[in-house]
Amino acid sequence: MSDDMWLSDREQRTWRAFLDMQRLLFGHINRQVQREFGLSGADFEILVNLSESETGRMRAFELSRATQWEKSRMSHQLSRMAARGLVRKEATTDPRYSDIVLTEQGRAAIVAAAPRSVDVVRETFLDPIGDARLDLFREACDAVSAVLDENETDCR
Amino acid sequence: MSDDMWLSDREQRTWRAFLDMQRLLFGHINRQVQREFGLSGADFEILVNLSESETGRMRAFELSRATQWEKSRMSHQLSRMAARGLVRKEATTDPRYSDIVLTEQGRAAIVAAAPRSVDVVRETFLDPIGDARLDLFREACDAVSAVLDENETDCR
DNA sequence: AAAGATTGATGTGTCAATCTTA
DNA sequence: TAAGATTGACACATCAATCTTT
Repeated sequence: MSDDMWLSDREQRTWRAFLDMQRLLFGHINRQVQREFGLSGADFEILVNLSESETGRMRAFELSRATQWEKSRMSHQLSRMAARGLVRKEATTDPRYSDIVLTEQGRAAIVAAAPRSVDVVRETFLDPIGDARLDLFREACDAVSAVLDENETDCR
Repeated sequence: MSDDMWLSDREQRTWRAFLDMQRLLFGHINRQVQREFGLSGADFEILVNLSESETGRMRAFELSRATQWEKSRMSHQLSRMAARGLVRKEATTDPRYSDIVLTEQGRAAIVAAAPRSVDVVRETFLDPIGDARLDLFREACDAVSAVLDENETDCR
């Protein structure tokens, strides 16, 4: 492969730094929460959303909107979680929609796991980035997302 | 859930911005390379490493070291790629090790996909971050990785 | 036709167990 | 025992196809 097919040194270093960080960070967080609380990142995200709603009850498509997940991914995930007793599916008056209800077991799991998860995010992500870099880092992330959002809406 | 279990607004915004960026970016890149060249991100990473070696031939554990993947993940991935003709496994004089060889088809795939992939990384990641933020962004990533590296070595 | 949801197939990633050879 | 590698089981993610109701 000729060299000009690739990124410059500075570009390359930034891209690699981001990829490595990404891999280490999510590896660490997922391992931590899985080992200590038996929850995957996907479980965690669903439980957080449900626990933040007043009633502990949301429609599946509300969860899809909140998480930005595809509907099939949501369906599979909720089936697995229901099988494990973390959530319960309930029929509603409108047969098109299903209600997803946080079970006592699900609530207990998220209450147990949340404080530790917050600590991990602080210790391994927010603190290392540091106060001085925090806003600029966020702005960089937002700039990337903005380009991709534009791109997505173009495709539709 | 009481509020003090969670992050502050500023922390929360940064963490969410990072998560959203992450999801959009890899979703976009993977879709792009998959659709245009039939390669997953995992395929791509293996092919890049092999194509960068002089001989187009590496031992599996060298690939594991280069990518930082677990050996079982590497084994599964290489089996799938071998089944698709992108790489070939060859026995060596030392029966403990296996050689992974880039096939002509594998080389053709990475040569075809690389330029476009570089463009996508530039357009959707490096350019939006921008020259002024690039070094600081990289330093932030490195700072996060440093904490996690320390943490990992502590565990061993 | 469109929206909400499910399913099956396939590819991906992790863990634990196993095998072989040094 | 330890390193390199494989395997099987399971969870996760995506795509295409399907179903029901509006």
